[in-house]
Parts: sequence; structure tokens; C-alpha cells
Amino acid sequence: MNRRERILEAVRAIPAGRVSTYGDVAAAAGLRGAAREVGWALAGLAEDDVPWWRVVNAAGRLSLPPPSCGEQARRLRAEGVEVSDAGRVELRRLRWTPEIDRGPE
DNA sequence: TACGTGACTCTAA
DNA sequence: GTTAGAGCCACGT
Repeated sequence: MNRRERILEAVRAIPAGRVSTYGDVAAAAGLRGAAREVGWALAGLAEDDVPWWRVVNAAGRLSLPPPSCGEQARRLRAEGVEVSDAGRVELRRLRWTPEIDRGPE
């Protein structure tokens, strides 16, 4: 399995209504410290098959370029995730990792 | 092979 | 809360 495939698998594992960070996705794919590679993998996505919009940076912000970040915010809201005007999500409440799967409560 | 770049992270101020 | 610097890995030229 390629690195990129593993990354995409990890992203697919993120449940709707939850978000994860680039670092967490990289770690889940067995590529700790390769957060930037997650960006690369997602940047080349042509499929709607992968919920790339559920991936945000460690600060809980959408670090995408303008066209995509608006789309990301829209899709997240469609799943019930609150996105502030500054493009931030409540990471503390909605963060999800394969290991720690505790609900939003 | 080497260098620059990027949808990043962490720590410190 | 923000910004700046160093570290990280893979890709394209």
C-alpha cells in the first residue's frame, strides 16, 4: 500500500460530523511527522470518495486556499459542524482519532 | 543529486 | 488570542 493510499484510508475513517488534524491522519497512516504529506495527498484528490473536508490543522483552522476552504466550511456545516467566520472549528470537542473515539457529548 | 516549495506541527515569546 | 523560527517528509524542477 502506498503512503498516499494509507493516508486516504485514514481520512475515510473519520466519521461524519467529526474532524481530525493533518498530524493525526499522518499518525493513523503510520507516517508520524509527515503532516505535510497529508496536504499533498489531499491536494491531488479528484474523488469525492474521500472526506478531505474533515481534515483541519492542529489549531482547528481551515488552512486551505480560498476556493477550497469555503467549500470545506460549507460541507462541514452540512454535517452539523460549527465553523466560525474565521474558519475555525471546535477542535477540542470534535477532534477524532482512530484510537480516541469519544463522542462530542 | 540538489534545491525550493507546500492544504503542517511544535515550542517560545 | 497571535507571530516567528526550526523541524519534518515527499514532490517537481
